[in-house]
Amino acid sequence: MINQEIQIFNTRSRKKEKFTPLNSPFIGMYVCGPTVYDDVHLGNCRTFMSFDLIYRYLIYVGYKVRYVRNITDAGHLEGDRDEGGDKFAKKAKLEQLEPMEIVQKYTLGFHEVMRLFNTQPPSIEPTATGHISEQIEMTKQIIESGLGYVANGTVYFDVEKYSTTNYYGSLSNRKLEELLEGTRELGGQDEKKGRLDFALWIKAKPEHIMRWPSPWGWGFPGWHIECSAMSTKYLGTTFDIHGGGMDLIATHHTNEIAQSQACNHFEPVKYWMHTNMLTVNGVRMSKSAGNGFLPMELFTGKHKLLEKGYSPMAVRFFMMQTHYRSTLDFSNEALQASEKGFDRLMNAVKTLEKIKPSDKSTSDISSLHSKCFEAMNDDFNSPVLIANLFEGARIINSINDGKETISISDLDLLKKTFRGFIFDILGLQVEKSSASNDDLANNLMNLILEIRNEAKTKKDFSTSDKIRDGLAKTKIIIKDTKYGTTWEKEK
RNA sequence: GGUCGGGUGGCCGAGCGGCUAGGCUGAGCUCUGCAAAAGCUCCUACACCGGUUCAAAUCCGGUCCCGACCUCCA
Repeated sequence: MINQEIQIFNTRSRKKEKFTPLNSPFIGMYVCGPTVYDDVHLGNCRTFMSFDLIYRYLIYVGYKVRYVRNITDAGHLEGDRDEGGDKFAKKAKLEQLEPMEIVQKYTLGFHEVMRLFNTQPPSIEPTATGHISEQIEMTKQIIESGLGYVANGTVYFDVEKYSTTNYYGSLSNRKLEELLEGTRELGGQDEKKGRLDFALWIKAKPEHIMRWPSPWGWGFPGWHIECSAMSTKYLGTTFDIHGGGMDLIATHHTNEIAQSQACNHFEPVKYWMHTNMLTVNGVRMSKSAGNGFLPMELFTGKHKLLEKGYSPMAVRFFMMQTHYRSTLDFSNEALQASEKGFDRLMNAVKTLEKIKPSDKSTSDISSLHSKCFEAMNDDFNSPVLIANLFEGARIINSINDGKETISISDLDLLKKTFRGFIFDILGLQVEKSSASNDDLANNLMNLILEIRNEAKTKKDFSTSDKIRDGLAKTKIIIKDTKYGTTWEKEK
C-alpha cells in the first residue's frame, strides 16, 4: 500500500514529474556502476549513495524495487576510437596481473567502501563479462534492424541513419547538426561511416588479452551496449528509473536510448535521473586536476588536502545535506561543520530513547512527521528532510530539559519518525565509539568517575578538575549532566 | 563556439511569486563549583542593472562572473 506521491526530476523532460511506476508496486531501477580497473572514485560513491537513498525511500513507502547496478569489467576503450587499448589489459600489464585479477581486486575494494558507507547492495549486480552473449545478441538485432554495420570486424551504430526517424540528442537537448559540429572530421583511416557513430562490438587487436568469439571475429563489446543488454535482460525493454552521473547524459545514456530503440523499438526508460558532480574547493574532482582523494584517504585523513580523517557516516551525512542534483563541494570546513551537526543529531537520537512522556504535547509531532515525507516526496530532498530532523532534535532536547512535554502517542510517532528517516532512509548508523564496547575501558572509567564525583561532593575541586583535565589530555571528554557524568573519546 | 546548470548571510546549504529552511561559526543569557553538554535569544542574506506585479531571492530582459557536458569519466 503506497500512500506517498513522489515527484521526480526527469532529465528527459527537464522538470519534476509525478512518479507513476509502470507496474506498481514493482519498480525497476538501473544505475550505471563502476569500472573496476582502479580504486572507486569518490564521485562514484556520491552517485551510489544518492541512489541508495532513493532505493531506501522507495522501499520504505512500500514499493518492491529491483535495483540493478552493473560492474564494468570488460572492454571500455581509453579514447574515442579503438586506439588506446583495453583499460583492464593496460592496468594488468602495469601491475603484472591477469586482467581478471585486477577486476577481482577492485571489485572487492569497491564493495568494502560501499559497505563502510552503509549502502544497500543492489538486487542484482551483473558483470559485463558475464553477459557477452546478450551483448552479441543485441548487436545482431541492431544490425538486423539496419542501424548497425560491420566494418573490418568492428560493428558500429549508424547514428545519422537512426536520426532520420528518431531524435538522437533528445536527452541532452542537442540537435544533430550541433553534435556534428562538436566532432572532428573523419580521417582516411576511419572505418566509421559517420562521425557520431559508436562501436557496438570491437575487433580485438593481437595484444588484447580479454576477448571473446563473435559472428564478426574475436573481439569485445563496445562501451554502451552492456547497460542496454543487461537492463533489458533484468528489467525488461521498458523500465522505471535509470540513473547515473550527469556526465553520462550526453554520450553513454544517449547511446543507450538509441541502442534500445533500434533493438527493442521502445523508449527504454521512463524516468532518467542524474546526480551532480563532486568538487573540491570549487573545482571538479579529477585525477588530472590532482585534487582527488580516495575514500580510504578521506576516512584516515592521510592526504595533503585533508586536515583530518572523517568517518564514513560523517561523510554520508555530509553528502545527504546537499541535494543530489546540486554540485557538492568538499572542503575541510564544510566537512567539519557536518561532522558536528551529525553528532548533534545522533545525540538527540540517544536522548529520544530516555525521554519520559507526559499528558500532552507542546509540539506538533504529526506535522513534523508529514513534513519529513513531504521533503522526500519532493524529488528526494534530503537537505530539507535533515532540516526537519534538526527541528525534531530541538524538540527532543527541550523535552529532556523539561521545557517541553510530549504525549505517549506522540513520543511513539517521534521515535518512529526518527528511526525511519535517520536509519532506514538516510542510511545513517550509530558509530560505535571504539571505547564504549570495551569492558576494560568502561570499568576503568567508572572507577575514575566515581573518585571524581566523591571529590566533587567534598568540594575538592582541585582533585576533580585534575581528573577532568588529565583525561582531556588523553582525548577523553567528561560531561556532567543532571543525570550523572558521561564520557566519550574525542574524535 | 553550442547545450545545460549556477551565483543566497562569516562558511556550507535549502527555497524558486507573499508565511523570509537547516547545519557550522560568533555574541549574549539560563543551567553549572568551574567547564563541557543542552536550551533560549541575537547576527535577516539572496551577483549587478532594468522591467512585470498590490507583492520578486523567486517571473521576464540585459550585463558580469562560475561550473558541467560536447573527448574516457559518476
